[in-house]
Amino acid sequence: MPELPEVETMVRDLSARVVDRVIDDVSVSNAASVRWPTFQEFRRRLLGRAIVDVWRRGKYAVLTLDSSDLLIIHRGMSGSVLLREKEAPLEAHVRAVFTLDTGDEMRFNDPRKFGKIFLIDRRGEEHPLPWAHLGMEPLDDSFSADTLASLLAGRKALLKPLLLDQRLVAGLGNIYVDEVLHRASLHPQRRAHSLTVDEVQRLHGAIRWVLATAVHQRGTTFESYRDIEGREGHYQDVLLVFRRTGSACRRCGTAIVKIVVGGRGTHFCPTCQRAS
DNA sequence: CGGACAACCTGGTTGC
DNA sequence: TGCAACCAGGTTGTCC
Repeated sequence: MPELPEVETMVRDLSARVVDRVIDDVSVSNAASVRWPTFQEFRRRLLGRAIVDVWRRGKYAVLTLDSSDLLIIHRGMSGSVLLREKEAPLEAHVRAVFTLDTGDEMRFNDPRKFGKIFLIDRRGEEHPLPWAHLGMEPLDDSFSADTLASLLAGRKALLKPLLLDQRLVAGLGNIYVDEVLHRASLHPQRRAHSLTVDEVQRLHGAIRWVLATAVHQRGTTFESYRDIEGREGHYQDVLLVFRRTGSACRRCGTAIVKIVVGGRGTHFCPTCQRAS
């Protein structure tokens, strides 16, 4: 569920609510959600710590503490972070709870248990930081059409799986890759190295536009995604292809088609996005 | 390197 | 209605 826009929305919302708050208590009901360190150690190092910053790297949300530690959350496929009053009824799949000095609880709700939480010293000396192998931030100024071109150069892989590879560009997932490719009028199974200069430029522009717009719309909500206060995003209202199989392309009217590419459901317009 | 596929989990939807 | 099969916004590892 959570791709860059959903994580960015979460980070911005959390930032306004939890910075300067102190963690009074920690409980974990699914031990496997905490990947590092052991629960005892995890709890000990969190208790009494203040949150001084909240930021994002790729699809990881990071809470900087007033110790030397970072609390790092990856929501996996179905995870969300909710900020609720302690008294509010617990949601069905809460795997970890961080109680703050305001009486609010930061709840990690994760039905499929694909999410991961880490507590790692900020230099990554005891355990590698999970973004050690992540690629560029697509919304950073340093992500130019030229740098994208150099990432694609010589790569024989299919365009879509390559864009999903977090080692090249960090933050794109299945929804936004499909949306980006439609906006750029590129077929998901084009070979990355076959793109012309003009096509790379279009791809670059589409990545920036789609992600920035989706951030502005506070992400995409299907069944379960909610922000930290349980509200929906709005980008689902303007999707061009994702989960629109059989519906008319908003540009040319052709029925949107769904195929499997790299093991992922892939939606595209066979007229606007030609294979060759 | 690249691609197919399974695995990790649970819940909702689809189809018979 | 009941139930099995299939699908899902992610990541990682194996095998060829």
